Amino acid sequence: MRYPAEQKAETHEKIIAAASRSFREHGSESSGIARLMKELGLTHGGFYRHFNSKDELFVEALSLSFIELGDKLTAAAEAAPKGQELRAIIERYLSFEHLDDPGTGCVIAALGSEISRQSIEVRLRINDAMQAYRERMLRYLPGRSAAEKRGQFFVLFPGMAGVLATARAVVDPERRREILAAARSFYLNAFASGNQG
Amino acid sequence: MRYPAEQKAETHEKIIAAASRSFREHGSESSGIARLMKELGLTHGGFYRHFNSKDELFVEALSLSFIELGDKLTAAAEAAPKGQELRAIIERYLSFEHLDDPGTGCVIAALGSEISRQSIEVRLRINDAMQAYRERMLRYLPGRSAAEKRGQFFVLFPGMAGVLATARAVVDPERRREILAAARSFYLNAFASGNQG
DNA sequence: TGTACATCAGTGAACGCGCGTTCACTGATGTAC
DNA sequence: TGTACATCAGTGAACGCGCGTTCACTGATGTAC
Repeated sequence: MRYPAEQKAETHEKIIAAASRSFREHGSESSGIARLMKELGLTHGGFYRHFNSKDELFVEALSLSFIELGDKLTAAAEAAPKGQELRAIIERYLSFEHLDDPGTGCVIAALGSEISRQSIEVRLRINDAMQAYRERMLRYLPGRSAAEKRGQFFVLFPGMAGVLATARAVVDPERRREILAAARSFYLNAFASGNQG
Repeated sequence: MRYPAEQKAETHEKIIAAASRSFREHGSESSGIARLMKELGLTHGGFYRHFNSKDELFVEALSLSFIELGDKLTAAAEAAPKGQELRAIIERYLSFEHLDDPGTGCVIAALGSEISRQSIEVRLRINDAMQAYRERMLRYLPGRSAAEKRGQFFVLFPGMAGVLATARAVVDPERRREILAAARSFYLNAFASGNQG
């Protein structure tokens, strides 16, 4: 049947949002199309009215994830006292909430190794989203030139992602805390030490 | 038929070695048992004479991977001039060879996010292998106490793994190089700066 | 030393399952007149 | 305003495929006598 005018766009966004969360939480290989559609009260057949393939959904879902993480970290930075922006970003990223909730957190921490196994076409599009995310973060990083700030980014953000991925692989809660605490203290000191209010 | 006496142990080790490489290169979900066995010239049915389940192979394969990485990094450290051990480890880890060959490299960089989605039982056993690997590396890390060295480990090694995973997600070769170079210079300076021969 | 038998690593067909994708169909709404 | 028709988001059965796992079978070697 024919559906109300704006419904298609809404469904499209809902699929992306559900996939964005599910891919990060369970991995893209464990997030089947039928399961995703069922979550939204739909059947799997309709999926292809919205996307040409699962790969396309993967790209769009990850792009959304990068935008949302950028939004969150930007919000944390803007809510911080002046000069404390990067400190706020690091504390937000290396928080227990982020550790315990991969579904709403950083894509690299949650899916880093899966991305590298995608086709070049898929990776190129994800690289665009990564780049946009990176450019939003650059203004909060120390450094005199854009290249210098980018160098800082390439240490801080992949580093924090690796910390989160490692801590999530660990079962013992005390060790998880130890890992997070060690990283928080190191990165704050290395990147935001001039700014301890 | 009955096979020569030591053959079973040999086959067992061959399966683990093939899985260890394939899991890191293609992910465990894309490394089917039939495919692994076929690589060794065997059929899939025999797999269960060696392992109770694919999970068990996963644990054994990752355990081997950690041992082999520990061997490599230890070898690099021991081949370095005195006082340059950690520098050699960092340079070996953040090398282009490691970047371009996930199949023989670090498990966390190649499978980090997949580990966190395993059952607690599987993760506990992998945690043992991670711990053994960590303990081998501790002696090369700065710090006055074991706890301090562990803190250093939890920054340096997950950090380098995140760098590798990120660089592998990137297509543009120049950007990949830039990421690796930024990380190499940072980590050498932060962890091995007292030791520049 | 020779013979009968047990062992068991490896074979290959079969199982049920979930996957991504296709496709003929439905039917309420939008559009044309 | 009323009627006839086109549209197309969503349905649900079906496709071929690879997955992990099971199991009856094979047959050269090891073991017992």
